[in-house]
Amino acid sequence: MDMDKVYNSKEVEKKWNRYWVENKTFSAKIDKNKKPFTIVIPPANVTGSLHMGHALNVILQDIIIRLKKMQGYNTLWVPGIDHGGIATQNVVEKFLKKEGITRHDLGREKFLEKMWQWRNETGSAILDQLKMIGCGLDWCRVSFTMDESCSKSVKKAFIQLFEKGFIYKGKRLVNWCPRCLTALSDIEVEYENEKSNLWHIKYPLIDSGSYIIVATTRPETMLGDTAVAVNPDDKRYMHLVGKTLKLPLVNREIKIVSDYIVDKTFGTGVIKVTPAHDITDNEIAKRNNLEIIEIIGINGKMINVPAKYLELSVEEARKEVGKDLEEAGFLAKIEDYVHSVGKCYRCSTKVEYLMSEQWFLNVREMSKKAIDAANDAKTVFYPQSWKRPYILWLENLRDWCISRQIWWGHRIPIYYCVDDKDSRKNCKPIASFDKPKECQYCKGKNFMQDGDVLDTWFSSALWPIGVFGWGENENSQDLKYFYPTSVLVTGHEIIYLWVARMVQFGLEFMKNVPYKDIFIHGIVRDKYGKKMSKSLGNVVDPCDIIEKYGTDALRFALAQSAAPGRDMQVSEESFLVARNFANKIWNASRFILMNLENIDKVDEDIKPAELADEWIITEFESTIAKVKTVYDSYNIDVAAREIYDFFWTKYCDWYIEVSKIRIASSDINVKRQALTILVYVLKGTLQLLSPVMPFITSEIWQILNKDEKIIVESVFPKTKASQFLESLEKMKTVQDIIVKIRTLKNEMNISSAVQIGALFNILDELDENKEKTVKENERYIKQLAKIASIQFGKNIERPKNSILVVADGFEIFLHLKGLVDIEKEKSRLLKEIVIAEQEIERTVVKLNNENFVKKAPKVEIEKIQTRLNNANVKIEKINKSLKFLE
RNA sequence: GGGCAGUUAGCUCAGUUGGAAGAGCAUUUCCCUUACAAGGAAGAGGUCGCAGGUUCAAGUCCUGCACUGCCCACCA
Repeated sequence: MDMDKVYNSKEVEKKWNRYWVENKTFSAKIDKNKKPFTIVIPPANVTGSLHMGHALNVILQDIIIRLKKMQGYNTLWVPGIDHGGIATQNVVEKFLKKEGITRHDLGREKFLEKMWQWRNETGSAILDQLKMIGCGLDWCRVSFTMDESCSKSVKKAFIQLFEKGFIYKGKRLVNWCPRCLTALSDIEVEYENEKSNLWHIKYPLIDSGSYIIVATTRPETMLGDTAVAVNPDDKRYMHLVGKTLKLPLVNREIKIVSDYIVDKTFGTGVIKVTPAHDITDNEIAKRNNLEIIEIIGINGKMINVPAKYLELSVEEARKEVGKDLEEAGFLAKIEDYVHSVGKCYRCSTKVEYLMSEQWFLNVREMSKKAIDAANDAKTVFYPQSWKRPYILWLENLRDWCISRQIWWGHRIPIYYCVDDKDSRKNCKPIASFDKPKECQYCKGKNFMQDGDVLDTWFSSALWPIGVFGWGENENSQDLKYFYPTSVLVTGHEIIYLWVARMVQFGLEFMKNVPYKDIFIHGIVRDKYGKKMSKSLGNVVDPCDIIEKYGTDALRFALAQSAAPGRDMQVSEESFLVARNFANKIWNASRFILMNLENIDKVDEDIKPAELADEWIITEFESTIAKVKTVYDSYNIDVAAREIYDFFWTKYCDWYIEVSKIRIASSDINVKRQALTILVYVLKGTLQLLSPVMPFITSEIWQILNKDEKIIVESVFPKTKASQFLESLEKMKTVQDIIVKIRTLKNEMNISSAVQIGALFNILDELDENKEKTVKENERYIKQLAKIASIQFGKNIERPKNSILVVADGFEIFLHLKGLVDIEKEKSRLLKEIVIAEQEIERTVVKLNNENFVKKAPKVEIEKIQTRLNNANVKIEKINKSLKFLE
């Protein structure tokens, strides 16, 4: 078998991607004998193409799915895409704009045709990218939030909520995007700090020469003021409550009212009340029965205002009003001021509050249940620090504005009877799957469907039940078997927008949470810690990384830094490191496979023949245990690092190196025994790593096993207690000697390849076990420290032309061919003495501390005592050597 | 204003129940040794954000503060 010297990711990835899809490796069928493990993918927006955030998100899910599959679960990972409401409509509208047409030119029907056409042409690009990453999704179950099944779920949910009285229509103050021309829910508004001004405006009192000053960031809204409010406890203004003001520029007479919401300490302690365009003001208006005058229209232009301001944009009106106030002498002063401004999360246009008739969902009861679910640990956040923000948000939730004045989306399943022309019969709107046959009030036969569509998040909230066909059959087998799902993997930016709502709907419609665990991962940032964004130009395209370093490298790099809940900084370097790791695995495997060629078969049984065998088995077992634990708690980053460390620094650096002699042995039995363990640990490591790096591990696994099962269907290594715990300590002793000799050779500029003889003087305090260990394993020392011959003895004088290494229990003299550079050796030894003296100082301080000796555990004291003794012995030996040199 | 994270080597980050500060990258020296130079061996580099406290012992536990980032809020 030929393996390239460098791992070629491209061919391997192509091969396995095709294999998994063609063989339906990840397609799941109901199997009552197996426990299900289900994940429903956060559906990517149809407009989206794969970015690093997606890559991280799906890689983590894939790792979990592959792991659980190996652990024997019947795994299902459902793929899908989201129609993406406003965002998607915006994209298509932009294309139309290039052709010089608006959606209104086309009309609803034609426009929707365009939308669907667009969706069908571009909508599955992202799914292909998921395949490229190796995602073990069940490709037979691709869902779309606007397909038949999901649409039925949406209608069903709406009707149920409507009939329960949770959904109602009303004219209320809503967030309005003047560009998208639609209402938005509270969380679809993003706040940003912006430099602005605070205008102090004089409002003159009627029948008096004096005035009252209000401070505002939005002078143009004064045109819609219907009162001025002060705090009822504010001594400065108490006496003015009830008095009348003349509103400048408009000359409307407005009252001064009092309301506890007014903060005495802010600005002048007086606020102008514009009930039609501000939440606080609206509340004040309700409490004080104030008139509501709408002055901003749906396109963000002024209405119901004096002619000179009519049809001005808000910004223009602000300028004009400011200028006019100043000219008329109503402006007291303008201060610089920073405040946060709400913007549309889809187009960043400044959002206005305005009065509008919309559909709302009363969420009080549902959010209460969602809170209980978190408190009762029916859903658990990883990391749990997100539990509190989740609960707080739900506790303070206002009714959800669910209607949108766009066309792309689920049209609200409400029908109005149009036969009751003079409204005498008082026909009420009817919620229905299809157009009703007859009006239950007037027996009319003609209906008109509500023109609005639902917030895209309404259908998203139904995703975990919609994909299993809840809308068609709420008792479907799939739903029974796969719901509730096992874990939701997502970023924290949509905890409120999506996660909390899925929990609410899951509890409402299924009487059960949609998932047990919620795994929140961080955001991928650039190497300076900045968020990746197109405008900053710091976006790293995962496809480029795959092209350059391979998918496994991309996966490992992201997994390795994906600590739950924490943002991560990635740079080229992280992918390079991961790529190098892949190459290391490739070459270690290549080495073993090369040597396997002359062997018919490795043994069935794992029989350790020497110390290193016991040691690597023990280290491997503890790695399995640790990796399993951290995988299960979603600490995938720790698992990745743990495997990396084990494989590279233990398996490759020590075990393969130490095994080379046996591998090269002419005795076929010796060779087979060593390779048996090498293969056993290699295979196990590949399994541990397989969820993270599925391509390279699959490829090597297949070459190793020929006709056995593919690695994703193999059984994840089980944890077991080690029988060779003492091998750890023994190996440490040998390693310590090897490293010390290597260091010395390096310091003395002796090429590491030069073989030299060594004389081990066994010191009196060395215990027998240790002596035995070193003697039994002198081969390791010879081999790895490049020592030609070792002699052991006691009370040996330092030979001429040698240099000294003091290890625990040994004085090691290395024979030099030439003369020892006495000065160099001396200064080296003196340095070592200084280090040993510092050690003595540290330990003596501790041992002289009465409280330490009295209170610290025995083991600890013994440890310190040993350190002290070792340092003393070391100094003694070095001093003797120094004398000898003279 | 409230809340949540974070602060450890030049950079990115680990650090278990408190018991001699760790890795990768970068850097220095040596090595193309028949798995791997995308590699190997070794070195240098740290007042663990600051100030107190608990303890025989604190990067680790407690309190306060500073800085950074994020989330929430009725910032007129």
